[in-house]
Amino acid sequence: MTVPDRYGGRVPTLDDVARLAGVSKSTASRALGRPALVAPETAVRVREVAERLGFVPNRAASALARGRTGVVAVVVPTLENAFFPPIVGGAQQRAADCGLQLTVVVNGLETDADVAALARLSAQVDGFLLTAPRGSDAQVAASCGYKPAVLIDRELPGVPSVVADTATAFATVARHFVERGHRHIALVGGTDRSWQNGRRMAAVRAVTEETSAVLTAFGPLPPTFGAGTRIAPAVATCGATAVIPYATALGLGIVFTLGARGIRIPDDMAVTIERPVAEALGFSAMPSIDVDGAQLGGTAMDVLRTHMTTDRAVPPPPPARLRLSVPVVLP
Amino acid sequence: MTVPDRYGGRVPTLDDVARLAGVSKSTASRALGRPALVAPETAVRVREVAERLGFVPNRAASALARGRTGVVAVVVPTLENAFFPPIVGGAQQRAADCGLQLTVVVNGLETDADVAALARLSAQVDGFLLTAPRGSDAQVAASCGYKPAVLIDRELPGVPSVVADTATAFATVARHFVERGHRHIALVGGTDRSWQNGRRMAAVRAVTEETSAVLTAFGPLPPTFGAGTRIAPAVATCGATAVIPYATALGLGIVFTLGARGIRIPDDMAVTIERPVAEALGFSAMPSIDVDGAQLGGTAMDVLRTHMTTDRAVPPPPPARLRLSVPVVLP
DNA sequence: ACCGGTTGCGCAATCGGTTGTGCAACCGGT
DNA sequence: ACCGGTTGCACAACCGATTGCGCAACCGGT
Repeated sequence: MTVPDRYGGRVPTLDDVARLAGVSKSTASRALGRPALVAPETAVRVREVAERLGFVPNRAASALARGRTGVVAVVVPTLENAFFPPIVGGAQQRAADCGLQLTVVVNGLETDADVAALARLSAQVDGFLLTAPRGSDAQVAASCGYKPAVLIDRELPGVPSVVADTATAFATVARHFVERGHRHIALVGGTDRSWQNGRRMAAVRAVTEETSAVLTAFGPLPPTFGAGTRIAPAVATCGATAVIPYATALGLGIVFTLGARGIRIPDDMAVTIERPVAEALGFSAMPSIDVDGAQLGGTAMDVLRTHMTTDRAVPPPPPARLRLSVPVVLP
Repeated sequence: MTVPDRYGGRVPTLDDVARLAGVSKSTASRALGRPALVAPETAVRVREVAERLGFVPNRAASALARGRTGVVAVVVPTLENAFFPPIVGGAQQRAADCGLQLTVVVNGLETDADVAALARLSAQVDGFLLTAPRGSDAQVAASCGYKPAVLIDRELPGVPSVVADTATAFATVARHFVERGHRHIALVGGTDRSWQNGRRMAAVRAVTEETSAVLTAFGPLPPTFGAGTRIAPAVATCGATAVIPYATALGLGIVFTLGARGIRIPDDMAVTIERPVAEALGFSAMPSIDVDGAQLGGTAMDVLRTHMTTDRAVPPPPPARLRLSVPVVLP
């Protein structure tokens, strides 16, 4: 627990560092921030003093002077859905590595109040990570206008985005089911205000239509165990022999309830579920998918940084539209 | 999408507000921050102008001038455990209501590097919410020394804290099991670096000793479904007729695996689990507990605010030690 | 009309870094 | 020895909001 030396009991400022190093404040600032602008030996001297004093630049002062806050906001529609926390974690990790602070905002961008809240926030941050915003295109676009923004799990023309390609993964699973002889597939979806939900639906539908299989869609349902237990009877009796649930807890509820009703998995009903759970269940014959939320958040943060740091002299880079492939494990 | 008027294309500053309201900058500042200090009609005039311009005070400038950042950090050991995200959500909610920004930091305060990282951060925030820190008392105490801090799910002399009283809830469940005739109880615990884990263990042990029942403790285990499936066989064969798992996903893994082995719940093995899941499972004969993470986070934020706002002239209030009771539903 | 006390407001300093501008020293080449 | 060009650094002006201090106007009471 080595508390760094304190200079006069106060927390040391750049002035203190400069005085002890025998240089001016401006030189000290450059030595720490842009060492190329000072003599090498001056740089090391200043840095040594700063280190010894335990100098930490005051973020507020720095933000005021440079016009940048060093804070980025990650906006999630909710934290109750287990899908989002890993995204926050991944973003936080990467932000910390870059010396950025991350502020978490729970906001679905659905109401005008939501949009207004984000507008107010925009003056206080350098950029946004908008995770699965649920509002209209116009609402989302408006929120991307103030500061650099990267969409996660949603795409919009002209806005950089990073999405987990669960649609393709779902399609792969659906195709696998069809190839194994399943002629009727059930898809259990979430809120239709989710862009990904529609995409996944369309991807699976494309497969079933192409193969003349039957698709029964359930939803919208919350991503909970309870929702799974409630929808399971309908899934069991709809005639489908394979089911694709959109969320892990939901799938678990379905699996559990089907099992309790004596429906054997995967013999009577094939199911797909998140990889770690599939392994734990011991259903080796189960296709599983593996979304890496932390990677999603981290990658989005990377993209945001390139958009934050490009100076406005050069034309901005074309907005990146990344689609992270989602591994599918087929038995 | 009403983007507020912009004054000269720039984002409006207090100067702009003051000029348009026909007052000085200082009066404008007071009108917005401490209306009691100006004439009532001046206050409304300034506020109207500010509203019309869409003025949002620059946080960095404000922070620099007042020496407070308006940012509080909520520190969690991980976001992978579903227990923590609701705490963050609850804290964020309350923080937003108070005009505070919340920054999320993933840090278990276990290593000296962890402690150092928090020390560096301490200059940039007004306070800390330390959630279930896993380090030693000394490490945690050190981290509470810089800025007002509130512990969540951990207690330490002299430091305010808010804990969910799961220990008592667990004891109540254990007592219920004993009263129902169970003479051998299994407790499945998590990491022993968790203060709560030890408390729960002790509480349950007190009940079994008092009633001369047998207690078998398993762990430490991660709070995952997979861990539940792995430990379930051992639980089934240890002789216990009732099991208390410390985490929802873990309990679900146990329940699932026991069921798959033909062990009837709760006839062959009684289990307790989080309320919503118990309901979904339809096990009405199952005792269930109900931890409200959002309330935990919100309450901690309230406590932190009282410690942040008390001026240092008066002696600080004795540190609050709140224990939020955890509802137990017995069949 | 005078006076102590209150009220409302403006002036200017301040918080702690950042950065444009300009000065001085020093370089090698003639 | 002189000179254009570089290099290294200091000075001081910011960024935008907060706040101590002081001035002026105005109050009712004598």
